[in-house]
Amino acid sequence: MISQNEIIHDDCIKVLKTFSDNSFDLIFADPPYNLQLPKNKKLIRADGSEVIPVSDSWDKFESYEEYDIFTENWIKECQRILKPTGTIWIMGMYHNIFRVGKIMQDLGLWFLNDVIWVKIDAMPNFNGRRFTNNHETLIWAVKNKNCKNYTFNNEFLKQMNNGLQMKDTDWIFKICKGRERLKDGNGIKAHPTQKPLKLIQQVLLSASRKGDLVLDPFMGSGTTAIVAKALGRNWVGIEKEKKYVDLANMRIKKYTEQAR
Amino acid sequence: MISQNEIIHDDCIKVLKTFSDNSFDLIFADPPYNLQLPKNKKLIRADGSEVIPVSDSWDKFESYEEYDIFTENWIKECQRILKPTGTIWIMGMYHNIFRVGKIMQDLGLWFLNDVIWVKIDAMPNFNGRRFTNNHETLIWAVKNKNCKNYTFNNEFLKQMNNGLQMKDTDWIFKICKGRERLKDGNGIKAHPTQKPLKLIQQVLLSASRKGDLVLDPFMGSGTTAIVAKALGRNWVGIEKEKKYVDLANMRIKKYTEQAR
DNA sequence: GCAAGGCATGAATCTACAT
DNA sequence: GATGTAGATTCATGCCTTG
Repeated sequence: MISQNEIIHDDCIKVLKTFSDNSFDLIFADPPYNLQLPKNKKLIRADGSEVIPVSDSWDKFESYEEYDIFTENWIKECQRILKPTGTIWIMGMYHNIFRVGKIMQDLGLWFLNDVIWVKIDAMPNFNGRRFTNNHETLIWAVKNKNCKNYTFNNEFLKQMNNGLQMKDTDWIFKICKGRERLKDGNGIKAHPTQKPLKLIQQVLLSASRKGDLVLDPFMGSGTTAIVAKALGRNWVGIEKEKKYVDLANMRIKKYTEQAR
Repeated sequence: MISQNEIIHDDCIKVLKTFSDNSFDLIFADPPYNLQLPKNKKLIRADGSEVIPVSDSWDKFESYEEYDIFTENWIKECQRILKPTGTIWIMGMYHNIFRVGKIMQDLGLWFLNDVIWVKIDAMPNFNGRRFTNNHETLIWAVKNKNCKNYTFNNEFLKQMNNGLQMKDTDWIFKICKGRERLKDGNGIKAHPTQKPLKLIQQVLLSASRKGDLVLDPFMGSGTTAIVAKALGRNWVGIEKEKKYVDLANMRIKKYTEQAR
């Protein structure tokens, strides 16, 4: 029996392995994506010469291979513990989402959509050498190709969208700023990638029901827990870093007191 | 010497191998998406009419592996023949773009943006079991991590965008329908996936200059050639299917006559 | 000639259930 | 699993016909 509505403070993959097959109705994951160039790949100049990295910090960076192994391991476990009627959502940006998506497909997860979170208030690109990064991608998938009767609250979504079917590009939300953004004692953001409540809310409203069990393997600041609680879903969170476990627990406690 | 402003009728990879290193200023590619349509299932509209799917043989692959091998081979050649100051654009949807993206990264191509073409007029999801597919993704990349002085017409783009820096989500264009869409003798679409002129125009205006040499390895209906010609870029197209070579040549000829 | 309304159509991994 | 069948489901646009 999985103990619900708690954050488990431990390594993600280790914890996932303890859960039974087909246990969760919805999995929402916002995995890390601190990627750099792979160590083992050579960088070749136009004239054919090899680029030798100058910095010693080179080796400190993760390689693509390491990232892929980590990614495959945690997603494989998520696939195993996802109910056939459940769905999994995985978020990312261009640094990592393509690797994540291919690994998902290779594991047999079956894509329903790739949803674009269009950000409001995103930071501009200062040096004017690229387009402003103004979105993140959410891949929405079922356990395998044959899973058909997954939860999708079409009627509800239509009502929320002036009677029209919602599109994969209709996800327009502000980034998490201002009062919603958690700060530490010095007024600095307490978590680097805190997600807006409305984004997670849209996920749970789209693809879960009251009483469903929701898993977030990378709990971070606890946004998924807050939203799940508010919407009457049960939840389980996993978080490796003690300081974020504490942060999220504080936040959940505060929310619970306010909600009384 | 590459013979310019012509379509080469042959296998893509075979032709790419004949080009010299560092030859092209911009490569735009709209490769097969490997759509996996349900077997023997028809998609019927409420009025009884049938949706004509993309069922051409060029989009059929035996497996993900086969698709990956094909993909790696043509992208590897494109990387080789791309100038260090050039950029490559590759389009796709959720069926294929994640595989394409991972393969690009593994080859050492360095991402600048993933741009979202938000479609106007896309087909709804008939069964109400998913979100409407309303976008395609364009990955924009340089030859490798060290390529810095690639062409990006930031000032021009800002002028086109009311003085604001253009975002990766500002690409909102109609799909290719109506008069722009090429038809065969029976009034049926002549190419299953003809792209809108304005989309390709945006690509060339963003990342190329007059006189640049542009390559499209999957020429199809010839949209890239038309736009390149209109904008004063030189171009090379590759197309495997004779009927599309003829279609595109007809279109280019007609355009040239009109432009006189 | 003009306005109103009908009709065609778009890269689609578009269902649920019984046998 | 694979196959067959009943049944539920969808939106904007542009072109063309009709009045």
